[in-house]
Amino acid sequence: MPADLGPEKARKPRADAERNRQKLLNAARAAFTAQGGLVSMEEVARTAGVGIGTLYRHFPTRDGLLVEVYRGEIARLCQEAELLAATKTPLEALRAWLLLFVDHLADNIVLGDAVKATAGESKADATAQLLTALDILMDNPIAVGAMPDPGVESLDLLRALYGVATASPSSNWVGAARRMVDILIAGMDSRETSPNSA
Amino acid sequence: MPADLGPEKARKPRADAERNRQKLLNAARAAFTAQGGLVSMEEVARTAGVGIGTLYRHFPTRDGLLVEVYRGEIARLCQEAELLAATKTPLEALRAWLLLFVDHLADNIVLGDAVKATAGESKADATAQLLTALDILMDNPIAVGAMPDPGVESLDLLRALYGVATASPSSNWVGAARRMVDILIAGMDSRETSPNSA
DNA sequence: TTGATAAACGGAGGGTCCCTCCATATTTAA
DNA sequence: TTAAATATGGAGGGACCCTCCGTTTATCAA
Repeated sequence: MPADLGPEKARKPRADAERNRQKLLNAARAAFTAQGGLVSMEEVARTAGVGIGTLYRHFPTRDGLLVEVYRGEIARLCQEAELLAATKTPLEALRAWLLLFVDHLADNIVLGDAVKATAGESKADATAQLLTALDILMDNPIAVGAMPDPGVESLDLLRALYGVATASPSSNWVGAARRMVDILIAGMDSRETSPNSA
Repeated sequence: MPADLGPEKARKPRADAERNRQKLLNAARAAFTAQGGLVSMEEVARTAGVGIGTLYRHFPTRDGLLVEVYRGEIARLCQEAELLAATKTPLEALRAWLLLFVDHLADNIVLGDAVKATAGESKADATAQLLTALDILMDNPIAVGAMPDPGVESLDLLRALYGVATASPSSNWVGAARRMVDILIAGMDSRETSPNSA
């Protein structure tokens, strides 16, 4: 009697279901990162090689599918944060990760745009995960005295970079975003008290 | 054959056409600022009290209408920039205008989101206008030596603020955006050379 | 191996929205 | 007042969203 919540006579989940779910996720990731929120569900289903009905059973809402793809990307970023926190000095880790975040945006602009338009709770979960990872990176330099408390929420740093990244895909925004990382770090590092923080 | 460009026998534009155009713009502004890009064209036409065909003659594409509303808002911001440049010291004018920009975002989040998803050339025009106004505000403090050249494009400042503003409508982002203005100003004001600007 | 049955599949179809087209109505100019 | 130019509005073709349900397939018990 292995389980207390025991689905006493639970069947094993069907293999084809899980297979199709993966095919759908892969097709969706490709489509969303390439075209953003514009892709039709029909096209995702066709690319995945399943019927539209199958798509909707696995992901009842369009946003659900979008967020699921998004969560995968976030998980990757969180792992990278842990790695950096373990291998670099606090301030360097923060800066390195912000630069990584810029690179990540470069691969996922349209996906991010599409996700931003959704309002699901799973999205909030994923974002919270990201925030937790970043908080560690920000708290460390403050704790060891490498940086004063800047008075902004950590997530706002990401939002600032996100804004730089998304506003104009045509120009060389990656360079601008990298310089912005340094401006932010320098601005946070500055000990001058500014009027708004009063 | 009097004129090459000559509208020798041009009729006076019809009064009802201009009237309907205004009604459409007003209805569109109200709808877009309230609901963003989700509004249906049918609803805009209905609110304006005209037929759907009339809407499409005046604004052949959905984006055209969106951008037209956007241009009105931009024009207002540009006027404010001129006023500030004329009445404040350079660095103060820059800071004050950035704070104004944050307020502007507070009133137009969804509109901005919708506009960002478009790619028209009129949108580029309007954005260029805004950029010109901001460039003056940024060049002034540099010219008088109140601030070193920060090495970022002026528009990137707006993008950074935009990112902070749009990412999470529920929390108190206005405060965060205002603090971000000071971080940016402090960061640009810092004379330390950072690795990425090399 | 072979049924029985729970679970998954796929696509037809109802509803909404986008935009075009053109017969009708209104405005301007003679 | 009348003719020509211009504007109006809504029916309708096409795309897409999502639901529903008859058919197919995988699992499990005998």
